[in-house]
Amino acid sequence: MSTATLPSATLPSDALAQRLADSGLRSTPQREVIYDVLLKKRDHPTADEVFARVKSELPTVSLATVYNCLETLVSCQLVRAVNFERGPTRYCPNLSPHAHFHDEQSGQTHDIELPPALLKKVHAVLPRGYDATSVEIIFRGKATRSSEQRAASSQPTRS
Amino acid sequence: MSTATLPSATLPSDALAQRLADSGLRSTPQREVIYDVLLKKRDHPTADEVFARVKSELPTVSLATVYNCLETLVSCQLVRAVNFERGPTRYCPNLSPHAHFHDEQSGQTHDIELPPALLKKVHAVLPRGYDATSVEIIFRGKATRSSEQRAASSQPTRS
DNA sequence: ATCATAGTTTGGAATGGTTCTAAATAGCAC
DNA sequence: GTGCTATTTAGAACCATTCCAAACTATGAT
Repeated sequence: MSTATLPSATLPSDALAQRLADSGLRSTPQREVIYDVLLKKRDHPTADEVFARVKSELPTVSLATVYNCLETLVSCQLVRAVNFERGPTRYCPNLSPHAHFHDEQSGQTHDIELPPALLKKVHAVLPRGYDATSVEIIFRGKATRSSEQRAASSQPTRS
Repeated sequence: MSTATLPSATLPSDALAQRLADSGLRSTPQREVIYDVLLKKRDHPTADEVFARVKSELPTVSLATVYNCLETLVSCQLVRAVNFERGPTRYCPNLSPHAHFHDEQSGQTHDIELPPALLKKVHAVLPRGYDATSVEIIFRGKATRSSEQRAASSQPTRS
């Protein structure tokens, strides 16, 4: 029903409901809110951070549910899980091929767009016999101008 | 002193003693055995696996020591720590720039040599303001011919 | 050699992120 | 509505890792 056959991949909730349905899963308030939270602030939050953000909307949500839902979203291909070193897993709703830059000063994570051509070259280093389904590229270092400054251009002193 | 000014970077124990000394650290039996264990079987073992291998030589070693020593080796730049997803950290004495291929069938990890030219291209995707000190490239997929077959039929493991 | 001192190792306790479990709840098909 | 299955929940369990305080070891000064 509703928007019918439109390829409405841009409407968060619909996209979610769609993808869930495709996997034979239900759309639930928890899943929707968690996905919205990821879309709203794309700062690669941890499960704990998502938990905190979701609680204001869904006060009785449990941490287990947050883990469950995030895992569900990952398995539906709506969200990517990223791991840095030993730190907690972070979640990111950016689906286009991208690398991650981990700023060691601020702890922040930035998406770095990856041109298809480069991706292809990267894959090309694999010898025969290696069949990769995915690549993860993680930079570590410092961002001399953080993405906030970049975006807002007038940030007061970072802690 | 002793072997004097020879750049004997190829002799495991000496290289170790040297690097440790450079950092003002002592060469200990535990550190030597642990480093040897990493050099002997380059299958990216976890701390637990290293622990098991070291025990046969140094039966009273403790797991904490294994963690300590591995961390020491990493900080001396003799060993690289690699993380896959949420799994335990794995250790690798291959210092040349390389990516990792994580075989999801066997759970094995293979080193993939990275040509400097590619590395440069990868770094080049970083916008101004991003200053990376390291890149980690991790492939995931299946290796149709395992590294054993590969190694048995060609290259010995040592660089 | 002897002692002091700093570097190391050790076992066990503690931590932190994540997963598991069993029971409660909610949504859909009939 | 009734029954069935998916989902959520709270809390326990888990596992890799780190922390801690005590025992040990090497080295340098005497």
